[in-house]
Amino acid sequence: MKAERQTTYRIAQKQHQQALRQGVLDDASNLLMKEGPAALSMRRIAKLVGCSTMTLYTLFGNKQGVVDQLYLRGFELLRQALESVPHTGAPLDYVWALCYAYRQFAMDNSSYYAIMFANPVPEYTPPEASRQTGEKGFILLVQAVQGCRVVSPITQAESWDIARMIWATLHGHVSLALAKHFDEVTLPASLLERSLKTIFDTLLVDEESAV
Amino acid sequence: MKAERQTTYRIAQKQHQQALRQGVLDDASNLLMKEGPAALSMRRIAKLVGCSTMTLYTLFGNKQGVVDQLYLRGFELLRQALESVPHTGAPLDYVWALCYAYRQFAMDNSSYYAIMFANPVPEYTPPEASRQTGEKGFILLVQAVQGCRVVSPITQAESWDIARMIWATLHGHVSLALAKHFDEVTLPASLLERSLKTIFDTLLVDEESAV
DNA sequence: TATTAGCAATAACATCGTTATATAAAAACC
DNA sequence: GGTTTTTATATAACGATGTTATTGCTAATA
Repeated sequence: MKAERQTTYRIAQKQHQQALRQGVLDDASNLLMKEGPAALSMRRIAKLVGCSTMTLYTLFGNKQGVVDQLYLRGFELLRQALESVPHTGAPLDYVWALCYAYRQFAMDNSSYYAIMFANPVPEYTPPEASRQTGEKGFILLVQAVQGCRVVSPITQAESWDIARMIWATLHGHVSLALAKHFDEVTLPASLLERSLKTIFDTLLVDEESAV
Repeated sequence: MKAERQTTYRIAQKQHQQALRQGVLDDASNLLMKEGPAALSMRRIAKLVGCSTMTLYTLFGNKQGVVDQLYLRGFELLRQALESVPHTGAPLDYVWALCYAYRQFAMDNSSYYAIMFANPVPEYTPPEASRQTGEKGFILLVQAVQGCRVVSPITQAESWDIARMIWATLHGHVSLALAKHFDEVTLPASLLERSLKTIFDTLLVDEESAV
């Protein structure tokens, strides 16, 4: 092993590699969106990119590394979707809008959602670090929850718990709908709304006991 | 093609085949429980059974056929778990007990649960018929829901909807816990209880508006 | 008894993730 | 500038996967 000095060339090379990685991930993302998680094979990706499979291994280590990037990208897309929700109007309406955005993201990007929460790629199980990174996007929901009650404010831990309950409700409905365990397409939406409403009415109404 | 008469031999042969199928499925079930869905390969199953892979194809058609039987068996096990819940005491306590049994089943049989609701075997997607057969087990929950309100009874459709909401809540928490998106083991239990309680208090209390 | 139908074992095919080998290219060094 | 060393990529191979074609054997039927 050499000392591998930080020459300008090495830096440029690193940047070039980063660009390569992004390009590869763009192609892999297209493959994922168009043909689903089962189509994600190293050979398919390499053929799509126009390189050898060996390149993928030097860039990402193994298939785990490739899918892990897609996993993180999925959570990043979700975070962006939630972040683009305008929080005008009442705080509770903002929570509603976040929930709708979550459901919309899951429906529009079901393959990404599968990688994030189902386990469609046998070779991949998300590492602890990636899971924690992905969950960072939920701070938006936690903050939105916390903003709902100003008269009887919620503790940090409690708002996390409420956000988790909302998340579980969202995921439950969305996941069962994607697995086609809910017959129609429009039906789970109304069910989801009713389920969320029970949570909101019980836990997010301000000045309930306190005045 | 011959007319294939229903001789006693043929009948015995069919029964023998059924016994064989059950034995194969028992072995496959053990493999699933011990090593997870990724270990479910035709060669592994055949080696475990002590037969050739070709036998599996004559018995089940293809891997889809094998996993489909495990899928149905999973729902059957869940149904049995729910059916073994004693419904003594208040109707609402029975609903609570069903929910606990559901959660317990999912935790104890996570590999089965994955096959039923995640998509861990790329070669298998549940057919419509199997999905409908599996969902039959939820009649227990629907009936339990319907039994909760006698003063202000619920319509059949409404009790189905409420059961679906409970189911989605259960699945949301259980699924996120299995995917390790909920940090601790005991935490999601209390969260699940709170989520369920909001639903029960809102939708399952009798004589709420009517007296 | 002779024939025929069906089942199962073996081997093969295509594909998968991964790796060893070899070749080309570029950086490092003198 | 020439030489060496390191790096990167392509090719081919290995083991394992689902599936199928081929072959041989067993048993019911005529």
